[in-house]
Amino acid sequence: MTKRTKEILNRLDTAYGTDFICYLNHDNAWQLLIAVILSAQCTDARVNIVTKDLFVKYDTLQKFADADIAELEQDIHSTGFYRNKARNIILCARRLIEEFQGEVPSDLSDLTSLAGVGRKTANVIRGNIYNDPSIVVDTHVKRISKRLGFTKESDPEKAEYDLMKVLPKDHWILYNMQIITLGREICTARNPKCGECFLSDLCQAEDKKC
DNA sequence: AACTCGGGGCA
DNA sequence: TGCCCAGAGTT
Repeated sequence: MTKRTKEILNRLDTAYGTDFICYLNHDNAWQLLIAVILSAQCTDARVNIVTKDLFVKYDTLQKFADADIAELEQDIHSTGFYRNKARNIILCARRLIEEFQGEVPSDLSDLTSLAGVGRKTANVIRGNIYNDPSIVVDTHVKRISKRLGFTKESDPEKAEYDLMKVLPKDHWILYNMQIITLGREICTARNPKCGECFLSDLCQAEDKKC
């Protein structure tokens, strides 16, 4: 690890601490799974608004499996792509019950075989529920790993593997969450708050507006 | 690689 | 009112 990388990681720790942060509200694994499915192309803040009521109305996995699709579509409407998501959530709930004894699987290929669960969603589940070292590559991570020069590629898989090389393995998930926090709060896609950024002197972004 | 699947927030 | 934001699946 280069001295610069070490400095970046130290500052992330200083700024955000070593407490694990999950931005999606949930009480258990299946709730997190549904919350992450809803979070596709949608902000975590909005997902939390929707799931607050959703998990009261549908308080068991079975209720999602038995849900009326038109009604569920309305319940999750504001998260966008609601027809796909409602169908996927119902299919997911049924498969969890029928094939996984009502549990959320930990295996990556099992997870990505579920409707509406892609690589990002699967890695969120693995990191949050099973503490499996895997890098969540969402658009925050893609953007920041590029701005920090951890990857020059726009390919998400490339970003994931580049970050895996850069970040210490025993802190993958923690640094991953810290980077996502930086992306949400400071290093935003548009109009990043470079004046407030504790990494601005180490930033390699061509589009930075410091 | 390119397309489709919607809605919320903001200027 | 038009632009930007946020993943998964299919062809």
